[in-house]
Amino acid sequence: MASNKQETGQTLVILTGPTAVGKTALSIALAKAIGGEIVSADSMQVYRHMDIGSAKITTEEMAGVPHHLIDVLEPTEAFNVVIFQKLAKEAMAGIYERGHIPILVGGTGFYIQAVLYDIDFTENDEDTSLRRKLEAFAEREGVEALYERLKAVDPAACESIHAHNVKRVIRALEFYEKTGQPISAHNEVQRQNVSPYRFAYFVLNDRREEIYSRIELRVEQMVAAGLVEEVQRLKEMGCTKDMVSMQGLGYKEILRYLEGELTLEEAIYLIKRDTRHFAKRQLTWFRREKEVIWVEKPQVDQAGQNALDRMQEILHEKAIIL
RNA sequence: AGGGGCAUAGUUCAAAGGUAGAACAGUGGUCUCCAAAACCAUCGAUGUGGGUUCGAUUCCUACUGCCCCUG
Repeated sequence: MASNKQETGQTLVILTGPTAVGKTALSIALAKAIGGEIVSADSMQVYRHMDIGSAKITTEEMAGVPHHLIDVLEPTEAFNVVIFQKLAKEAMAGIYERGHIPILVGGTGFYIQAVLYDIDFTENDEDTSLRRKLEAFAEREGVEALYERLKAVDPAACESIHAHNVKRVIRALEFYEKTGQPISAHNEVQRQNVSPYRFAYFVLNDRREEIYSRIELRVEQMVAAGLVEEVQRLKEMGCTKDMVSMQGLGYKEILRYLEGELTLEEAIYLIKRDTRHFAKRQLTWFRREKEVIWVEKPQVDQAGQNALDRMQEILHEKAIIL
């Protein structure tokens, strides 16, 4: 709470919330109201040629508001938090130079956290060969054996990582091998980070059933708008299921449909289901974030005050806008 | 209308004369380089009324509902 009031630091506005809650529309209104530029915090909208499935904002919808980190990578390229953090910081530097306020808009809480608290990822290089080796080990010897290795070097990490969560066990092991330090100690330090920004972290929310029905509707609309054709084109471009871009909701399922593994009906069911699960996980993440300001759509409507007014009031209080 | 069948969790299915399992959904959670990913936990059911029995959700029976066949 205290860090919210700090007078130093650059300004940063964050607008997030579960998928399909209506972030995009609100972000444009907010940007116009406060003279902001939008930095997308979305792991799929960075990719070119992935418009329908990622619910990417169109040029018309942008209504002249500058957007960053949209359409900057090819679907064949990898993307992750570290790249995101780097690109976001670069984009923000430019926005400050122009005297504008950056508005981080998107649903990937982890990415937002990386920028907001300036998490340190620098200990690692780009070399993933060790990860490959550990994956092979897990394949060969089993996940329990892999977990035993972590127990030996970083028992503290084992307390928070379940043995079945192979990805994270591997990452912890990789961190230890590369730095000689347990990742649990590193994370403990990073957790203490105070944000260098003077910020407001808005989470737009709605009634759960409302979010879910909007998700179902949106999936139907995506299919009607040509999602299958979009994925078909990506497939022809050489995209395969192991690529980061093809792990996106809507993409992995339609890819399976095109491979003949699923009927279209099954694929659509899975997209809806997995998107609901995703929205739920997003909400769990935001609940855990400490300095979040919830903007509840039903409450805002009841009070007869729209979300935009409420947000601007708070931005004044925090001296982010004058 | 007559004949037959089925009624078990939100859904699809198990099981059993001694108090019901699973998958999926739902809900809660973890997360500091694959995060639209990966992982963990958890709520929840024998249609209604009689009868047989020490004991029924299981057997018998009536009702109700659904399905199939005949007309």
